[in-house]
Amino acid sequence: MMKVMRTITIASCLKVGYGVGSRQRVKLRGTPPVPCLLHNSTLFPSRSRPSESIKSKNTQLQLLVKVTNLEDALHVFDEMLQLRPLPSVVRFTQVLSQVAKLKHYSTVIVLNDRLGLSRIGPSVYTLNIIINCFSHLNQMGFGLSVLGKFFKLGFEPDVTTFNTLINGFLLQNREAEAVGILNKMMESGTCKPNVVTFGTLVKGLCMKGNNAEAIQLLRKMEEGGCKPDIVVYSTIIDSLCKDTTVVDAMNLFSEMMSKGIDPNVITYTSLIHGVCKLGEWKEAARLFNEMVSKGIFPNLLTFNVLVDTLCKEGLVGKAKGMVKMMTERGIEPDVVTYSSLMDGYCLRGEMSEAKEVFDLMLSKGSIVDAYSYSILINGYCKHRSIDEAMLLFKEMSGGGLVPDAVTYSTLIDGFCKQGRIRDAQKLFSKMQACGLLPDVQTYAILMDGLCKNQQLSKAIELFEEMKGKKLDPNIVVYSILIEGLCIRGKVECAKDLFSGLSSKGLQPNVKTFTIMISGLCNAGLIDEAENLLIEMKERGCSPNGCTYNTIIRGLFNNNETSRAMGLIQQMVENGFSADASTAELVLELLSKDKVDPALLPLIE
DNA sequence: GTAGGGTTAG
Repeated sequence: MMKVMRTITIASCLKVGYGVGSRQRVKLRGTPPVPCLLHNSTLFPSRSRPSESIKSKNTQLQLLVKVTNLEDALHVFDEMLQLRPLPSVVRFTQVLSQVAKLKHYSTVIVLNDRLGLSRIGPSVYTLNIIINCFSHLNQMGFGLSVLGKFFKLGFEPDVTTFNTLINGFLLQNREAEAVGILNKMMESGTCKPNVVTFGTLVKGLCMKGNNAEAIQLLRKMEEGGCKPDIVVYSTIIDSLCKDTTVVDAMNLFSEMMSKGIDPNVITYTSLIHGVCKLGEWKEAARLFNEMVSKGIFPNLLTFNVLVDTLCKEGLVGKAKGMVKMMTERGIEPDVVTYSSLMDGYCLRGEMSEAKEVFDLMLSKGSIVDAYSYSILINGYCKHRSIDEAMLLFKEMSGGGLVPDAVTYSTLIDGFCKQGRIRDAQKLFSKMQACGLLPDVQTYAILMDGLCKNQQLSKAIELFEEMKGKKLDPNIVVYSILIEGLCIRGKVECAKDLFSGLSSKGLQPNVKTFTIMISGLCNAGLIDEAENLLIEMKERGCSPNGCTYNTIIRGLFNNNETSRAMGLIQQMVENGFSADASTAELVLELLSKDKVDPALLPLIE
């Protein structure tokens, strides 16, 4: 029923293919009940306030201060509802907007229902905000039903209404419906798409990794007479940077400036992030200086990018220096800054330092969130303190923070790596009992644990289960299965799965190739392993240190000493070196006079 | 007073 209603509603809103009479066909739906996440006492205050206080508040409300937290917003809302005469819908909409900006979407819906009870009629602005909230709550059906209210009140949905709906569909991966609205807008004479409409669609394409299509849309809007702005350009520049095609991003950046569009702090932050990820620190510094020389000053997010990249490079000391610098410039580190720092320590295994940062966050007030807990939990999992991690997990749940699929996946991986498969499986069930859907990565983690703990058949069961749930197994999942098959000695099955990858639209990556090469070596299929090494290069996938070490050990283990020595040479030429286990093997063979001592300098 | 762009975890 929704589908029929949707078609009629959007088309009729835009006066495409339907006459005015079609309005009568729109069925009205009430706003659905939304679970109230708040204490009733906050929403429905029982205490009455003295009129003097109300008067003073009324003066304050004329200037409506920007609320920065939910509690303040609700308080202001309650005060407003008690005023006589009631403030205008504009004032209430301001509060709804601020609550929406704090991402408390279901609260906005609840507050809007209360407005309805207070006989304050919504405006187009209010209704647009409500559609936006339903979009973010994954409730597009209800979002569309708001269109019915427009008709009932005699309002016309405007370009913002449609842009909001387009954004909602894109957020739910319903690209076709988003494009459908765009097409209807283009056909209509009443509500033409604007730069925001295109900007929204560009973002949708970028989110899907379709940078080429995003650029095509950029060109189309130019042709169609809608000038792209800084947001459209920055969206694509950022997406290119994330795709590590920073050169393309820089070209677009130049193009944008040549068209007279000035970059801002967001554009520069994306570019700096892009070059930092490639380890191009000099270029990052150049961009940083360039922006400052243009009078564009780095903000919290710019610094967070720098702090995070330094941490990921293992340079926590430098990251701390950066935090000092930002503080001196009057920019207070936030939960993201500290979380990055904490992760930096975790990556180095410096868990007590990580915990110190965590405690510092706690001491600064309530800025610890589920994300920061997950980072610390991951640190403990990776450093063999799964029990410590579980304590934190219980602590966060007890503190009202909701673990998500990432938190669960982290812990499941922690248990798997300890060989505690039963505990991992229990968590896998528990997360589903809590209403969380395991994603592709959760499945991959548990499948990997099962494969490495002699439970290949259970891993295959999970593989089937995820396909049944319409989760598309990615290359990581296939690599895990291929490895699992190899571990079980089923190298022929592994080969079949490997060769069938491209028909599934998947490209093996360096890990997949290395796994397959390892499997072939262990099965004594040395020629095939060497051929695969050649093939991967031909297919544009460069072997890394792990690939070389794997095949070299395989060759030695199959008594192909001279071929192994040749590959050691090649590995070193390519800038990689023997790892501990290869070196150990070479030394062992050396002691048995099975290899040439001339190899020694190469394995050091 | 409403819609599109940049930061942290598996």
